Amino acid sequence: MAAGRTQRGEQTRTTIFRAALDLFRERGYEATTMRAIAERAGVAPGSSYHYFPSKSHLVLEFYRHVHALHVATCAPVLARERDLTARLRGVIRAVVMTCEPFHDVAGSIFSTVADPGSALNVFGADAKPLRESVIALYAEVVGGSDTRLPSDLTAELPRLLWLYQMGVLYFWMLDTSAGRLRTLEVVDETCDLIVRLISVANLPPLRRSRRRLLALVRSIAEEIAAG
Amino acid sequence: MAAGRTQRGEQTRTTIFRAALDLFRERGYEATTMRAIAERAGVAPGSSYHYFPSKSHLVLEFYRHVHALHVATCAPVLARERDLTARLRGVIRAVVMTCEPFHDVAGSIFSTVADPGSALNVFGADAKPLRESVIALYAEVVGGSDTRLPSDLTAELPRLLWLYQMGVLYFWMLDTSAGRLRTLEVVDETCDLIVRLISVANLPPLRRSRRRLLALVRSIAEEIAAG
DNA sequence: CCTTGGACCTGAACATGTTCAACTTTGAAT
DNA sequence: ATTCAAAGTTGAACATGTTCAGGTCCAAGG
Repeated sequence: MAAGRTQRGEQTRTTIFRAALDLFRERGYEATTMRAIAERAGVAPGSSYHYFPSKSHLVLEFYRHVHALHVATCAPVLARERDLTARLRGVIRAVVMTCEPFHDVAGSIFSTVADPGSALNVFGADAKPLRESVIALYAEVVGGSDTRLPSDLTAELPRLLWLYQMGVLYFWMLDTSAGRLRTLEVVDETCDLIVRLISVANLPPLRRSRRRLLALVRSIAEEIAAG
Repeated sequence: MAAGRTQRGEQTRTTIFRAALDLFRERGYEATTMRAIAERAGVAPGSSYHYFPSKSHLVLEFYRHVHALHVATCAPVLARERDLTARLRGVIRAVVMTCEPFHDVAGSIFSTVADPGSALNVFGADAKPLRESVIALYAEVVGGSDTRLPSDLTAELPRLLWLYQMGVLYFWMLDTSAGRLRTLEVVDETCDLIVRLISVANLPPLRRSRRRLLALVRSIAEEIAAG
């Protein structure tokens, strides 16, 4: 799918991606034309397509880039904290901070990634490696905490937290408050609520519901993985 | 924004919209070109733009159309049922049923409506009348039930259920299971869970969290309404 | 009947994402 | 050194959403 088997090719690929990254940041996604990317990279307009199937695939690369930053940012928190709320809050805050420089571009990126018709849909095949990687991060959040969880939660919670992260990022994208304080407020409030819900979900009035819901989540996840 | 001040203009507007509706249904959104719409409507390619600012604004009209169908479909259920779970499930099932004929188109529509950069974003100004209308439907779901709710829930629950509807529709859109059974399964499970959560949220371990969360939801909603 | 102003309509032109047939470069096998 | 196939590169061409300067239609006022 992606070329770049020669050193020269790899070089060109990188050059094109960096040009795209710069321009996305300078002007936003829509305002960046493929011709402009090509020009800045010093190649012909058609060259991008040898390395990236479409303009939006450049976005996937961008997302990979951001995810790597996110993982790096999380490391200290995950090494230090054992409390589940603190770990979760740390990781979610980190993703918001990491994305902050790209706030203006984020809209276009999200719309590409949310579009069910797009090849890059978050639930789709192209995004799978990255998705698994993010879910693994949340497995680490859960696994490294001192909270003991029932096995069905251990299995499915990371996936649900990944979903939660998507929700937070969507809110953050639309957030126009000064210093994006609204988002931080929402993060603090919801992280707390989630952990509280996890405990309550073990009590009689909810335990049955929890089991049923997680079984459903599991079977859906398996279906996606299979198809 | 929308012309159509003459009878003749109104006629043309309708013709164009119906042509678009047909073509969207036949070929999907992306595959429908503005030229094809114009051709089927028997007008020039530029004519659409006299009535609809863009191709995606045709989608807003489409969404209005679907919402009207949805409201009509809900009426019997809301007249009959008093149980909150039954009312909620009825309305959510209705929206899924109403949208079913447009399943193939739904993806493009959703991506337009979810795009924060789009003028048509669900949280944005252009979509406000429709949004309020949907929220009002959920106020009816809650208000007409025999369940007594704390005042903060009465105020904010409709908005949250609107959000829930969006989530269900997103799932439905990606659902490729036979007869869309997966979606119905998810709907039944989550409607039940929501109502259960509402009761549990009144008990000591969660009451405080509920109040804080709803206060946050409220202040955010006010901010959106103001800006 | 003529004039006038605004709504309505047209279709050529533009910008942009994408394709592709043809061309060049590269590096290893002969 | 020569060959050759694969990788890399090019830029003209295409389809499509959108714009806009110019034209047509029609009802009301003179």
